[in-house]
Amino acid sequence: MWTPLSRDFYSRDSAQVARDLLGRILVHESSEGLTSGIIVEAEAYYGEDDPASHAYRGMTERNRVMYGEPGHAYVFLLYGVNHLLNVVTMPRGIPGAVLLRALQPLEGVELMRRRRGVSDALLLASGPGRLSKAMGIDLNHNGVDMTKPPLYISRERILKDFEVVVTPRIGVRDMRPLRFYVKGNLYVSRPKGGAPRA
DNA sequence: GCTAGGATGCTCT
DNA sequence: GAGCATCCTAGCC
Repeated sequence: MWTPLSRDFYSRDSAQVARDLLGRILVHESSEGLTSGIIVEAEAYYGEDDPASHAYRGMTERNRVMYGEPGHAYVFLLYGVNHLLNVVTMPRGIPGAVLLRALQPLEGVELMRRRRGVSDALLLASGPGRLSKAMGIDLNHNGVDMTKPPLYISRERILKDFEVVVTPRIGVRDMRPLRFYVKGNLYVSRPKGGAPRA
């Protein structure tokens, strides 16, 4: 059993939170069963000074949870196919979020395999869409409070003494170094020392 | 092993 | 009506 991170943790700069989430555990206690995984990759997003952010053009119906209480989940659909899971960051009222990009599966691995339809553990959650599907996250989770069960990130850090690699974010035309991942971890979503892509 | 391209639906212009 | 914070399959080395 893990202890959820408090709201204060999320009420900080996105890049700090993203880096600080590495090595902690994302937990989802669903009706189907419990799944969890170690966070090995995350990206930081900001607001109106960040062209890659959904909040770049101000508040809309879709992105309004980014302006709300930190520590809540921001889930949205990409390409009509994939759900992406973010955690809202920054002090309340200032838009910001951290996109969870990859997990190393920990508990409920069989349930993840069933939800994903693949058996290779390296492919279960190595990518934001895959992660959401393996964890059973969908649009119903948009706006839920992640400082308590059933969906939360642990205060405990399971990975210790790892190196953090910083790169530009993936799939966006913005070269700022806002992507963070665990060096050498096989479950990171892209090669250069990470998991296979397909 | 690798790469290219299609799927698919909602938001904002 | 375009453009995505992506994933998977087929087809080719």
